[in-house]
Amino acid sequence: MIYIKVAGARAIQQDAMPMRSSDIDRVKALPLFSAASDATFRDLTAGGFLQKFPAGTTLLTEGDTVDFLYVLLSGSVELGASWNDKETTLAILQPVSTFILAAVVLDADALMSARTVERSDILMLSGEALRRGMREDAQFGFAVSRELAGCYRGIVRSVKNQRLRGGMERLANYLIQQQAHHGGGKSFSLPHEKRLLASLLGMTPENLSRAFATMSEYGVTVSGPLVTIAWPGALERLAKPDPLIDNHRRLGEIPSGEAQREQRPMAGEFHEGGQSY
Amino acid sequence: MIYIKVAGARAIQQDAMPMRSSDIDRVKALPLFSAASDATFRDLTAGGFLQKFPAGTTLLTEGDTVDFLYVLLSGSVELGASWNDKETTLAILQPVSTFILAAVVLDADALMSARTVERSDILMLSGEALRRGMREDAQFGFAVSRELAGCYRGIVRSVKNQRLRGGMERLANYLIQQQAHHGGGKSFSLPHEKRLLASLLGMTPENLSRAFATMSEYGVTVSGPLVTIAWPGALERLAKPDPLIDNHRRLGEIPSGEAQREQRPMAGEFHEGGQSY
DNA sequence: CTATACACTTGATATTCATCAAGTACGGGA
DNA sequence: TCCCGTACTTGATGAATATCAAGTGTATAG
Repeated sequence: MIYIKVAGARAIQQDAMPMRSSDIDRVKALPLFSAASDATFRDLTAGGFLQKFPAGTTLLTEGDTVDFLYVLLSGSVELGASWNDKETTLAILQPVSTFILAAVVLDADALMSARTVERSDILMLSGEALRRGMREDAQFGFAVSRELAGCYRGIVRSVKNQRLRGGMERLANYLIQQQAHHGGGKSFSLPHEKRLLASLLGMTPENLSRAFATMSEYGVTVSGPLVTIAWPGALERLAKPDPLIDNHRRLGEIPSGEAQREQRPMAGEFHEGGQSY
Repeated sequence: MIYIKVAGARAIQQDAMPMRSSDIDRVKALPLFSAASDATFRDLTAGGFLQKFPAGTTLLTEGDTVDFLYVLLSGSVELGASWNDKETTLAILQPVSTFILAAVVLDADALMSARTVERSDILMLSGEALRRGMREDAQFGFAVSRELAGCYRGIVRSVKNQRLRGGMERLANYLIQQQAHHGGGKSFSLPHEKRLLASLLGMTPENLSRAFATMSEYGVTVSGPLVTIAWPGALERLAKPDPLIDNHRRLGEIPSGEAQREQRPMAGEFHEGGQSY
């Protein structure tokens, strides 16, 4: 894995791509943007540009000032943090997701680092334009509030998961969530390398490995990235999933946008995508 | 300590007090409400009522549907969560703070329980009116977004504190934060009982007690609620405080509202209050 | 004043988790 | 094809934390 540090937004913009109309349509379809007026949306996308990044690119380091809202269109992005030579992963984003919205809204420094896990297409929208749009377009501002509220609730779930559960329980719930995410079948493939998963679950790679080994007592077998759950009941008794911590949604039921993932399901169509964790 | 479960909003409203004009002024002065138009603010406060609660009252249990935005005007409130017979404290609020804003914005169930720690005056504002105000008043909606962004960043700091630091380090940083909060002198008084503090710091009361005992090696002496820091340098070397985790502000520098606590200091006056943790 | 409740402390022990140190398996590049 | 880097595993050990079981002290109710 090669790690590339992006020097800054100026440097990025040099080889930025113009937004294709299909990309614009995907963004416009996001709950965050669908309520925006045409004028607001034009203003937002006018200063925006699309950029492709290879795997392992650091987009943003914690403490950096944030000038853009990022929208992940394809690939995946890790949000992490570090202190005193320790590191941890706070979230792994899947398309279509926005990130560092809170820092943009407050025009504040980033509290998390962002790094591509795979080759990714990322849309960058002017933070200044976003704040202007919020002040001028109440419908858009409302959508931003809902997105932020969804992000907040997502991380509250994460704190509860971390503080109330042990490592085995976190892994068990993660597996149940992934199983649902992949359609509910007995077998599925882990979406990330195990050391990244370990960091996301707040444990060391060694302990994740041992936890997987112990999982055989609950009917879980692992072969490379392939996980098979033979006795769902046993795993569920271990995991004790709780709708106030875990936000399970089956494939096809996964709306994009944090607000939509948090809100009670409504009538109307959903979009593909969804955030891991 | 006697625990009282409030049956529901209907029951509360029976012995609710009308809002005094001094209370209205305090609320209007909050960053969350100061940008609202007079019409929006009137609509918000029209359906609002003030209520006094004794210590130990459960205002809200996780999973409850949320009909009101709560504003703590005096006293203090614990936000907590539980799973599988374990409990943890996610925050302890001081006046003037709002809480469960995210659930209100999304019209979703509460993910946290709320309980008064001391006798508290709490203002309850209609969630429906709040959402209406956001959709109609872009300036107010912007203020809500900023408040939510501040809440989000606050809990991101909390996750980093929890996952990257050990118990001693968390306590050391808490003491440094409290010292700053109390004006920077050598001695100050802990604002909560130690078992509540332990829960906030994510440890058992026994381990907090031991951690305090070990702190004597770093020049910290504890006598009841009174803490004295003899060698600030030694404690600081242990704590390694980081502006990307800890949000220290001296007394008199503490603005109210999550957005203001997160944003870089601006020109202009601040208000009293502030949130623990 | 005494009794009781409860917060807090302290010690012994168990469990969980991290660290250090191998070793194995797999894949890309020469 | 072999080589080498890296992810992953497994074991041994140690540190951090939780649990259980006393104690002490203090404040309040009777």
